[in-house]
Amino acid sequence: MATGRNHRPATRSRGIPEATVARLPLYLRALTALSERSVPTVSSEELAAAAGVNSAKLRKDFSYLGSYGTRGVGYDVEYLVYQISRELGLTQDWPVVIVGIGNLGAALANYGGFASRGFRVAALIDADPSMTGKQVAGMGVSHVDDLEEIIQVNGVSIGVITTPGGAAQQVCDRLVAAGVTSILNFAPTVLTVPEGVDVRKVDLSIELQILAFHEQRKAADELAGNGARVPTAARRRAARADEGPEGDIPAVMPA
Amino acid sequence: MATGRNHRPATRSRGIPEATVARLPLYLRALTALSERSVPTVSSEELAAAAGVNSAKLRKDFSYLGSYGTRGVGYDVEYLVYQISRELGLTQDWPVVIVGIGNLGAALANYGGFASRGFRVAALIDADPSMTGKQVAGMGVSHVDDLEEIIQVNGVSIGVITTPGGAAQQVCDRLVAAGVTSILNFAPTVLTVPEGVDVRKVDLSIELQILAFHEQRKAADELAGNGARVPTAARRRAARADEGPEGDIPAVMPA
DNA sequence: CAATCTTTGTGCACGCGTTCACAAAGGCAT
DNA sequence: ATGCCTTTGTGAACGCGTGCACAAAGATTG
Ligand SMILES: NC(=O)c1ccc[n+]([C@@H]2O[C@H](COP(=O)([O-])OP(=O)(O)OC[C@H]3O[C@@H](n4cnc5c(N)ncnc54)[C@H](O)[C@@H]3O)[C@@H](O)[C@H]2O)c1
Ligand SMILES: NC(=O)c1ccc[n+]([C@@H]2O[C@H](COP(=O)([O-])OP(=O)(O)OC[C@H]3O[C@@H](n4cnc5c(N)ncnc54)[C@H](O)[C@@H]3O)[C@@H](O)[C@H]2O)c1
Repeated sequence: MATGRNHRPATRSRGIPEATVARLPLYLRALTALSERSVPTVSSEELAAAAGVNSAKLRKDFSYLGSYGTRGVGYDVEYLVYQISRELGLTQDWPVVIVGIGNLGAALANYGGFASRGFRVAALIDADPSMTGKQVAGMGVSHVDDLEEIIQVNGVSIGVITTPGGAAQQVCDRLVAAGVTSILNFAPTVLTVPEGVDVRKVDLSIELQILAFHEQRKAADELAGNGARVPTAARRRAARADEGPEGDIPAVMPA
Repeated sequence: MATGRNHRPATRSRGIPEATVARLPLYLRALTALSERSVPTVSSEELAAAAGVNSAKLRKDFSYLGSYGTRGVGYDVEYLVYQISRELGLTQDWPVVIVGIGNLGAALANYGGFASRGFRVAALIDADPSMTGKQVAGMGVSHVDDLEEIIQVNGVSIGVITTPGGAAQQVCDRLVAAGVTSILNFAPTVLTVPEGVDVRKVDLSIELQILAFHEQRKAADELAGNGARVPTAARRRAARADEGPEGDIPAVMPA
């Protein structure tokens, strides 16, 4: 997903399917909420509803971790929180660095959701000399010249890239050379990394374009006569479009 | 996706597989770069490399759009840019609203990548009265009381939610009631929406947890004796962990 | 015009992920 | 202790997505 799905060639890691791994954080979030309300046990049906998934899927997912449920009762919330946390590696502390402290990088630095799951921002790094030493989210910004040393000293294995697209590959190379083996990339760039390094990408622009595709299809459906299922603010916009995007004949031919 | 994948029950929209739709923006980005360099044609092999995918996959993806290539030559870049843009609905203008102008919402408002693909920020909306009227990214912040009117007047069909998790469902409900039919959700909340409304989610925390899982697995592999494939800054951290996470016997039993 | 070379478009097989449906397991009431 | 009721854990079937491999198509060269 972001989704980002472009990494390891689906090597089942210790038998846990990639799709399951991607859902574990979802379950963990729902379970944490239950735990805070002191709910002792939960059935697969309830938990699945809270996480927004099918209950059979949830049970199968948990079956990869082992048999942690009790038939007729459900799952012990606290125990499951612990098991999933352990499986995801959240029982240990993960120092991360953020490279590129602009709009997005600063927002991420201010984000509380980091620390709440064992991710600690070890450093904020930027190439702009005028940024060096500035305080962002209560932390001084380091210069990119010190990148390697910061990685080494803090034992950082996860890097977040929020530089402009043009600098992303270069920053990525330096991170990897310094020892980072997992990268979360927000820049609109396809990163090339050596084997053994994981990259996940988050691309807002892609998400919007996917939404636009479905939006257009819905608008076309409405025009085609299928009654609207939902009141739509954009209906007038769709009606205004004279040439539907459903045209069978391309409007332009290749040069 | 961020790969959010939790929406429509895989209803093939006009015969184009969901996985293909998710890749079209990737191709479009690569093609746009080629177009700016005035490259006239490109082979599936070259384009696939630029987009970071398998060339057979790319050709199959394009085959869903029609036969736009020329055997022995490749694809006409300009023509393909147009066809994919049309398919994704980017030939029209999509007004969007951002609700929740905090750290992240402000960063998104400042993001140039919006406008470059036909997405226009129609309004910034926040519940905090002290935000109302303030300038963010050269645009005045509107109060959430005016949400419905803004949606109606601008014909907005896409909404971006960057409020705290607790407010997300409520904001979502108002957006949908006002006519929004596509939502991009950054809050760590499972949104419930009526049929016909698309939701995609971007969750930084989930992405990091997935990376942590693989990171832990890599560390465990190294300890198990498989020689390190990549120099790793976190190696000393892994070595420091006395009790490996590979333990067969759970350390804690349910209460 | 014919031979050759390049590259597309796709048939096919395989594997992963999802979902149904149900037997087995365990709690609980009587 | 026995029977009932709830819920798990999983076998099996199915559908989607991926990638190989190749025939067909068209450009290009002589
Ligand atoms: N702002 C958003 O909402 C948003 C959304 C999605 C994606 N993105 C992407 O995220 C990235 C950052 O966006 P932004 O709006 O924060 O941009 P920005 O220009 O505000 O910030 C970029 C920062 O990176 C720093 N930088 C540049 N080159 C560097 C290098 N080689 N090493 C270290 N730091 C370097 C710059 O000094 C700057 O501070 C861009 O690639 C953008 O496309 C942004
Ligand atoms: N900051 C990040 O980098 C980041 C990363 C990932 C996810 N998130 C998520 O994005 C959301 C926003 O994060 P943030 O750091 O920008 O938080 P923030 O507190 O800085 O901003 C939230 C904004 O939403 C506004 N708001 C609250 N209730 C509202 C309502 N009912 N209607 C309209 N506006 C309302 C607040 O006034 C505030 O301005 C959170 O859910 C967070 O978990 C943030």
